[in-house]
This record gives sequence, C-alpha cells and structure tokens, in this order.
Amino acid sequence: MSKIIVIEDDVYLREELVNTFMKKGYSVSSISSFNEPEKEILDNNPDLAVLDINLPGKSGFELCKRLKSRASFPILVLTARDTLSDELYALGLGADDFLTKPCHPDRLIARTQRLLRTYVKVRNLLQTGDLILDIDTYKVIWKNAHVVLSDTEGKILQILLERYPSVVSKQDLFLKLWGGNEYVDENILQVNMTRLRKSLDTIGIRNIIQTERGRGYRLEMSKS
Amino acid sequence: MSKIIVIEDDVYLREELVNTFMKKGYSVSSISSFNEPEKEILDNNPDLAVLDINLPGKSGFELCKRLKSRASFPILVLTARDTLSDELYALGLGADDFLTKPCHPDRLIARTQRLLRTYVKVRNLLQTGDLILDIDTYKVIWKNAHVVLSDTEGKILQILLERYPSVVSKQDLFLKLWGGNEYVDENILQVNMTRLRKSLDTIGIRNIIQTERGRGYRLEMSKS
DNA sequence: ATAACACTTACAGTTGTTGTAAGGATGCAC
DNA sequence: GTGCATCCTTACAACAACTGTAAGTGTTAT
Repeated sequence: MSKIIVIEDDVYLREELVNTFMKKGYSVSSISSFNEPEKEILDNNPDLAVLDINLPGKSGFELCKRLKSRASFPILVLTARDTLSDELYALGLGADDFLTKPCHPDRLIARTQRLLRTYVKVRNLLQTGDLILDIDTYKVIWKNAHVVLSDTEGKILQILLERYPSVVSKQDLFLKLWGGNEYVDENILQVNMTRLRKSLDTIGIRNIIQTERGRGYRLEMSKS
Repeated sequence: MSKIIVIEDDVYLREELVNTFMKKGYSVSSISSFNEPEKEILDNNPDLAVLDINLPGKSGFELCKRLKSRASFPILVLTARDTLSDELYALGLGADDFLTKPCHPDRLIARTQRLLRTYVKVRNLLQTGDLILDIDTYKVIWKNAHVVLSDTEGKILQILLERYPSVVSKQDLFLKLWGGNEYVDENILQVNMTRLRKSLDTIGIRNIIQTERGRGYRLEMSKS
C-alpha cells in the first residue's frame, strides 16, 4: 500500500491525520523533529506528503518549494487559515492540493486517492522548468513536443537535471557513465554531448546545455 | 496556449467562466447544445474541461465518467450545491478537481494551471484499470513496476487498449500493424503475441491478453 | 600566435529488434 | 479419442539503431 508522510507540528492533529490514513490501510509515518525536515522526508521516500503550512522554524511554504524541486511525489497542503492568498501561493509553489483544517476525513482520503492515482503516472519523471524527462525511457517532453533519447544521451541529461543548476564536471560524468575516466577515450563525452544537443534541437530545445570551459557542463533554463 | 472547454448550461455563468479564462490568454470554447456533449467535447480535443455537474438531460456525473474513460485531459468539476457527497462522487469518477460556485476567478485559474501543469506529463498515456501505457515509448506501468516494450509489441497493446473491452480481430491487427494481411506471414502476429505476453509477464502481468478462438484477441482486466 | 580545450563528422563493432521457419500444443467437431 | 484447424513457442538470420573510435576542425584564453 502507498506510503504517506505527515508533516504537522500539533501533536493532536498529527495523530488524527495518522489515524485517518491508517484506518484506510496506508502506511503512514510522520515527522517528529523539525531540524532537518527536508532530509527526513526525502529519506522516507514517501508516495505522498501531507504538509501543514504553519510550521515552527522555516516556513512550510519554503519546505514545499524545496521538496517539489527535488522529488516527484505529490504534496497536499493543509492550513488552519482559510485565506485565498495562502492557497494561491501554495499552488504556485507546486503544491498539488490545498485543504483547510478542520477537514472531513472522507474529503482528505478522496483527495489523497486522487493524487496517488496520478502519481503512478508521473513517478520517475524529472522536471525542471518546462523540461520533463522520463528516466525509464529517456523521453523528453517540452511544450507539447517530445523526443526519445538514446541511453547514453538520456543518462547525461538525467545527471545534468539532477544537479541543476550546478555545473557538473566532466570527471563526474565519466564516473557515472563509464565508471571512471581511465580507460575511455576522453572524446566520447563530447561526441555524446553533440548527439544530445542535436536530439534536443529536433523539438526546439536550444542552448540548454552550457559548456563551462575547463569546469564541465550545466543546464540553463530559458525564462520563456 | 492551452485549450479549455467549458460545459455549463447557465448562459450567464458560462460567459463569466469563458471571460475569466480568456483574460488569462487561454483558448476557450464552450458547449452550446447538450444533445451530444460527449462527442462535441472530444471533437474539440481540449487540454482541460470545466464541467458543471448540474446539466440538463443526462447527468454531469455520467458525462464525467464517460469522458474520463475515453480521454486523458483533466476535468475540473463545478457545482452550485456544496455537498461533500457530490465531491466524493465526482472525485471517485475520476474528476481531477472539484470547486463550488461561486468561485473566485483567481482560485479557478490557480487550480486550472495546476491541472494543466500535470497534464503535460500524462498526455499520451493510456490507462485501463491498473495498466498504463505510454504510447510514445511503449513503457507499461503496472503497480509500481514497469517495462519498456518494443515497437511492435507496444502497438499491439495500444490497439487492444483502445478497443477495450472489445475483441479485436486478427485482420484488424494486421491492418493496423502491417497494412493488410496479404503479403505477410500469418504467423508473425502470433509470434509477437508471445513476445508481448512474455514482456508483460516480467512485471507480473499475467493472463491479460485473452485469445478468442477464431475471433481475435481481447484484454481482460483482473479485478484486484 | 599558440596551446589547450571543445566540437563535429564518419565509420565500424555491437546490440537489439524484426520477420521467417519449423515444430509443438491446444481446442473443437465428429 | 481421432483428426483437423487454430494457436503457441523457440531458434535463427537479416536489418536497424546505438555506441565508441578515430581523425580533423573550430574556439577560447593568455
């Protein structure tokens, strides 16, 4: 059954949420300390997160945003304040649904089920900006267009996406692609870079891979 | 820009909705007659549908369900009655979001944007029961497992899915796969059926392709 | 101007996919 | 249960796609 993580500081509400999901047969865990919530959540590798926005310390909004940039599971945001601006802000940050407390358990479950239904389809998709990469098939989606990359090209793009917006050194790429750079022609990376750029070009993606001379490669998302 | 279709019988409300979306730059159309709403909507090939549940004639719930089984665009359900049971029912039928009228335009837009954001990722996915097929790459997803089919295998599964739950004749398969059955060995279809079954078997999908002796093949979804 | 670094094109080995062939299994009619 | 029609399975070779190698061209910093 699906794994849900509850991020809520109020003990009473937290237990209530956990119980609601447990009764439906979900595997539930929750955050106890709020020192490193992001790490704790990611380590848990959940299928869905229920996130209270009004957290101690760093804002829940910030947490939502950071999680969204690093994982593909859906986030259901809860709040006690029933304000439209909170909802708009949360949805804008990438939250997948927004409910106000108190919330009827049936509604919570129904919304959760809906999110999980969709999650099966988008799992293993990396997204940064408008660019989406299916890491199972290396299908790239970009503004209603798509192209399927070959294995090597796809792996390169995956690594660049996972490290975005950092620069990835050639050595790192060699390590991940060929397990070191001792016995492989150094040129092979450049060849595959050319191929990748050409493949992306066929659906109109241009100048996304920037060469940082002497340091490696880096993705550059155009702000269109 | 994305294409949105509005299905609402009240003229005044319809215009309001259309305007809200137009102002944001969406391409909007709406249903005028309610004789054949399903056909009209599908012909329009929208990226999202906004559906009033309280329609004349056939219930909006029924329409929602039928659309969901035949298309992959998201459906945002609107209603005047603020009852939990309507919401649960709509979400259960596959609706992607549920809002009560009157609804603040900003909220409507935010929810719409969220749905469209996800839609980019799930476009070109066929789903029947627990089985999901990406028709671009022929990746099959089934209960947290996945496998990538070869071209021919994928095309066969796609055809069977599109015709589900009907039986597809061998002749139809030949037509779609090889453009007729004159110059091709009749055996090739059986060979590829074996291959497809074997591929699906690797992720635990068994007995999904039923042979209808003398008539063709048919998908059978297990009720698990 | 030069050397280091990056890019591009062409080619051949390898891998995966596809259709062909041949034989085996299964179901139906009598 | 015998025989025939239908369907299934395995092995193989032709073909296409992908990958790494080689060689030469372009670009940048000093």
